[in-house]
Amino acid sequence: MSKTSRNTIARQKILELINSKKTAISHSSLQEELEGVCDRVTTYRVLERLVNESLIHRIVNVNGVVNYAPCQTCSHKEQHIHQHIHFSCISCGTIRCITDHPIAITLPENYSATEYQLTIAGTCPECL
Amino acid sequence: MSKTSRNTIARQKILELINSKKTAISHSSLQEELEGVCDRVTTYRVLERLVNESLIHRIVNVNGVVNYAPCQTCSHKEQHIHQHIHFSCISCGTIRCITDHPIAITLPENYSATEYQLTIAGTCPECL
DNA sequence: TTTATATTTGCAACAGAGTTGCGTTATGAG
DNA sequence: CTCATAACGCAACTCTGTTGCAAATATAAA
Repeated sequence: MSKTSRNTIARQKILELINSKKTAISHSSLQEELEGVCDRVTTYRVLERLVNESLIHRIVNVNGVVNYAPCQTCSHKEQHIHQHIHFSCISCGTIRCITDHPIAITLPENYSATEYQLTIAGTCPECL
Repeated sequence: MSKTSRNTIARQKILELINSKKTAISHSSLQEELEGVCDRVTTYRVLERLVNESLIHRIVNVNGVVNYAPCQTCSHKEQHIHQHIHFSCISCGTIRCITDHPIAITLPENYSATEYQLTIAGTCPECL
């Protein structure tokens, strides 16, 4: 039996903020926008919880910076594997999920995949 | 005109070490194996140089940790885009380039790609 | 509504990765 | 061999993320 997740103010605001964005957001940007709602450590812990509950997902950018985006297309019950592309614009800095585009990736024999990080950097349509 | 790159002892040893590995290696592991050859800052700077010269490439793991691997299949002259999968084994910790396997990724209209980070975590054949 | 308890929080301190400035060393072109 | 400058070592710093612990609080049960 897993422990119950409590609906605290910090949790509400953080989830609200992430869901209100069209693009992914980093911990530090999030912290700025929270403006004293909670400590930065709390933000880290809330983000961890939300990821575990499959309400948001982590995106590791090409430079290694972690960003967070809401889960839209994925089922929140089962495996929860994010097999879609993340596009990181080097001009405007935004990171966007490309969920409506097909990708075909197959691994060689006897490789078993549990997590995908498919990030592509370049220039987005707005900046081209 | 670009400035000339000098063939220093640190550079030699670092490139040698990376080329001798079948799997990617992190800065810290590299530093351990160098055993006093050079300062850790120098290692960072040499790695940056080698990446710019397209002799090695950076792999960002699913957890955000940066690793380095030799460039094999890519031409060292032109664009130097690494459009291949990196597999990170959650059991033995090794990171390997899957260069001999086809992948099909297309972006939507008006997206221009300059850098790929396609990392998949899971269990490798040796650990399965 | 009140109480009990386990979750969550804030704070302080820490750990690891990576960067910068600067004075010194040493590579390699002439 | 000489010399300009690339590369180095060291110290100090920034940024991201983590941990331990006591205090606060959300939620389920009384």
